[in-house]
Amino acid sequence: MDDKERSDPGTCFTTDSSWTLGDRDAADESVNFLFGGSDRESSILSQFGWNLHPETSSFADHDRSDLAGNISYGLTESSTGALQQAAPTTTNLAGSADVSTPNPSVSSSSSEDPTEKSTGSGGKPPEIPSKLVRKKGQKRIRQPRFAFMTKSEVDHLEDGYRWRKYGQKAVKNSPFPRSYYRCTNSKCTVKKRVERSSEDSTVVITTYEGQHCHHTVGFPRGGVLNHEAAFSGHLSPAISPYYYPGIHMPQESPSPASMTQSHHVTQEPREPPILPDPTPLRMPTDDGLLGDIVPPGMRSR
DNA sequence: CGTTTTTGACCAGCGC
DNA sequence: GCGCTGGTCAAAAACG
Repeated sequence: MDDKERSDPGTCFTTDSSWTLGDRDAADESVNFLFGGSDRESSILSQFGWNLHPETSSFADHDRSDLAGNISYGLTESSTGALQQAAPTTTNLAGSADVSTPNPSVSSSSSEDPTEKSTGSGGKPPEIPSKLVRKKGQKRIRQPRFAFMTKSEVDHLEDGYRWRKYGQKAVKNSPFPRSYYRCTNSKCTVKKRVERSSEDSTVVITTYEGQHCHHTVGFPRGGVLNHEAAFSGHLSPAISPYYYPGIHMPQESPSPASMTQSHHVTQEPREPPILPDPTPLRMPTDDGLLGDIVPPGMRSR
């Protein structure tokens, strides 16, 4: 539908040690690929709020010269459905415009387009159905997207935000359906899609679109987390309360035990999110780095 | 009873 | 123009 995303993340697949991107015309509208794996790229991802564990993440050193667009791919490994997110950083992509939203979505205020969000408005405006609004006239404008792949047995990875599922669709060339989620915050227009890789069913592809305009809400359904406090305390506000050493600690290889201890998302935090410096990865501080890979549209102005 | 999920229908964009 | 596909809506069901 819309802008025909040939950039569908589902076309990205992986093998044990390498990633290959499917035929993808990244030149179109807003799809970019950002490979992780190298310190440099990990840093980039970190700026998006995600940690990339160097040992559990594998990326092809694919033709990076082709990188362009708005989707970045990362691979993390999680058996519990919790996403590893980097600590909030004042140098996140959103910069001053997004000081309060260290979030998994692309922190891009430049391409943030409130007007587009007629569809995304969580509370459906009774008078004018959003889809009718965009029906004729303007083309739907896609917000920058950030996708990554996670080895996980659960589809919907916990990321600290609350999501409401609003659709599910079978996708072509994939035995797995794609689920569509919207941030439950009525003012937040962030959406995300979750699907399993058709190539590797253990890999969950999560695509975020948009930018949160709020802090994390803690953990849904009984979850705690005074994220404000956590945030101010420089704990990862959007990180799962579960800490996965195998994922988070570069010096520690993911033990089979740690990778299989849990196969479902438990909403109840069992222990306080005592996190080490959630940014074991070097945090980039220069715009030059971003400017190198991340297009201006993905960054704050 | 409020919130979330499910699911069929609808719509838009694209290729042929 | 038609069919295909992806994305969204919205009513009903399920859940807590």
